[in-house]
Amino acid sequence: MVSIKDIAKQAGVSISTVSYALNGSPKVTKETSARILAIAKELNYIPSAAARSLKKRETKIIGIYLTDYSGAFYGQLLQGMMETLSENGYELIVCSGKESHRFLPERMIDGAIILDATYKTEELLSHAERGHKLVVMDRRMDHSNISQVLLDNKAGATLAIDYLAEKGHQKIYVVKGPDISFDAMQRLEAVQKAVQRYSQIEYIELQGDFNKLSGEAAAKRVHQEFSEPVGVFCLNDEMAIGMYNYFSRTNLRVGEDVHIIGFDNIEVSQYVQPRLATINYSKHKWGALASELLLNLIKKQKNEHERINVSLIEGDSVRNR
Amino acid sequence: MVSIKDIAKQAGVSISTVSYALNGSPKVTKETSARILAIAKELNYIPSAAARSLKKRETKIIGIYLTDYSGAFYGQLLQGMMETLSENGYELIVCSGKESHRFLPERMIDGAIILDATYKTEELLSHAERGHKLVVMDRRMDHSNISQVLLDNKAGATLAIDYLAEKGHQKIYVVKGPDISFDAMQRLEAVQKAVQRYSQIEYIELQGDFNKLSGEAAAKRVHQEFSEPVGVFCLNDEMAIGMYNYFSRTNLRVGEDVHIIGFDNIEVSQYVQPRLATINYSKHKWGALASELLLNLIKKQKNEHERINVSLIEGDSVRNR
DNA sequence: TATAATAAAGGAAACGTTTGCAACAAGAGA
DNA sequence: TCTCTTGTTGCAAACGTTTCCTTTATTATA
Repeated sequence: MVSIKDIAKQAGVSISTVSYALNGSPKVTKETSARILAIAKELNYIPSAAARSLKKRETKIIGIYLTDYSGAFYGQLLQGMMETLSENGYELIVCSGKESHRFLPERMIDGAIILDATYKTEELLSHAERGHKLVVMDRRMDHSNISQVLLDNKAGATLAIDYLAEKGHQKIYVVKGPDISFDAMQRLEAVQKAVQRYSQIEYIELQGDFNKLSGEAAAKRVHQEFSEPVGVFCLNDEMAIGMYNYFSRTNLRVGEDVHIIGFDNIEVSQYVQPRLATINYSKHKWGALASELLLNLIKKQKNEHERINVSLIEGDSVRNR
Repeated sequence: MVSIKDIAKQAGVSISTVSYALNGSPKVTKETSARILAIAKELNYIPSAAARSLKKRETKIIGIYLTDYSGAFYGQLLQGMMETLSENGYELIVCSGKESHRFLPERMIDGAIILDATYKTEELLSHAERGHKLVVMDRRMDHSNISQVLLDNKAGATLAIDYLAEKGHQKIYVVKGPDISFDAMQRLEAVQKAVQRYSQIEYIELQGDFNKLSGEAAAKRVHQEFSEPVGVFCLNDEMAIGMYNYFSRTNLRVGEDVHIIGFDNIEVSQYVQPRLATINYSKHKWGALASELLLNLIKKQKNEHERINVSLIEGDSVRNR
């Protein structure tokens, strides 16, 4: 492997001069610099990232921690992150695998964005304590080395309940998410508050884990207890789609017997029949903002707390009772 | 930052002994080793990935190059890769950003899986020439440092045309993919061969780039030229969904006037109405196999060529003429 | 002309590991 | 008692950079 040492020898200069030249430092004259660069190109020189990051203590890479890749959901999110980071000379890597939590402490990445409920909060805190920079998207944390950008789950959940109520639904099921999920808990809390405002509403909670299968299971419960048209708020679209799957095999019709609204507005939601009513927000913006905050944290040592707005998307999955 | 040097000082041994102990070498006695490990833990020692990889010339990380993250498509693929790699002590990172192509030459990753048509073949070849290990999923390459695992596009495209023909369609549109895509070209080639077997078939090619919008554009063409029921083979599902979007705004009905079959069996395809007929294959297996071949390449220096089987999924988007 | 200031280049340490080799002690065999 | 193993530990070089500090050469100033 050709190193700056080889270039130095070839050019008849010292390795420090080569290093300066390669980094475009004004300390070395135009001519020497040009000569060195030419030789570097000729020798097919490729810098060693390991050596550089060992010395400079930075990698210009930031990591995003996700629970799972699935769902078209993440595509836009990552796209948003990438753009912001790329513009600032950073690369984005998606961290997966059971050992990837070591990326941050072992300094393979300069910072991390967390969207992975399984990552322990204490562990994140200890990273921050050690001086690492983080942005959390899936929990609330207050630390000078941590910024956060969260969805406005409360507003979203309230919109959903209001929508069902407005359409005249008085019996409302809520399919919950996993306890470990901050978003799920926030949404649930808001739901509980919202239904209290409607004295006539009968409100029932059903188990759920944000996956399709649990949506199907919840649908089964609803089916068994069915006597009159009901409203259902699935705390995410994934489970709502699971419900569609179930009801397509029964005599109950979505939008007639069972009125469903979801949360997230994932891609499939606009293609199912009838179109799923849901709560929307810009995944792209969410990702971009998270990256921006991380860069601010790294460059300006400034931590911030931001919120992503949500809005209601109407759909024929919820009609008047 | 605490290094093995600090541990050595604290333990009163040399740094080499610490290194051996940390790596579980049998060269150091159980007692010394235990003492060293205890001190390491106490000092909160964290190894430096940069230093290690500088010395060992390996990172235990492999990279996957994707064109874009979008599409639930990639979720399963990555899942398959992760599992195989994780089991073997490797981490997977998804390489994105305009500078990520440097990951391989600068030795940030030990090998790469390529599924990115924009990556130049010559560049890949030069990597291989330098001794880097690759697996390509999106082109054909023959080199001792490159393995390949491709979809059986020919079989898939043939199945699709046969299906349309079998259902009695005599006028068949094919919505092409981008020229840069190996899969698109292989599928198209197979289509051209397949239609020759049916003398009565009138066959028309339409432009496409694998994205929804181009599917919509193609649908518009079909609409304008419409006089009798036609068959359409979209070279991927994404474009087929684009066609659905377009036709939902017209008086033409999918599965009645326009009979569509796609390729890939992405998630939405099973939710659109009517269900999209398509060509299926296991994304999980594709990813897992690619990883396996890469590991073989790294460990046993053995390059292989594999193929992923495809199958037809029937759907009401194609009915008898 | 002597001196100071400026510009260009080189020397060498440091970043944190790994690893071949040398050193040393202790016990075994002769 | 002497040499030979065997087992345990230490020394030091190397991996490829960056960067602080000198040294040397050049030009400007008094």
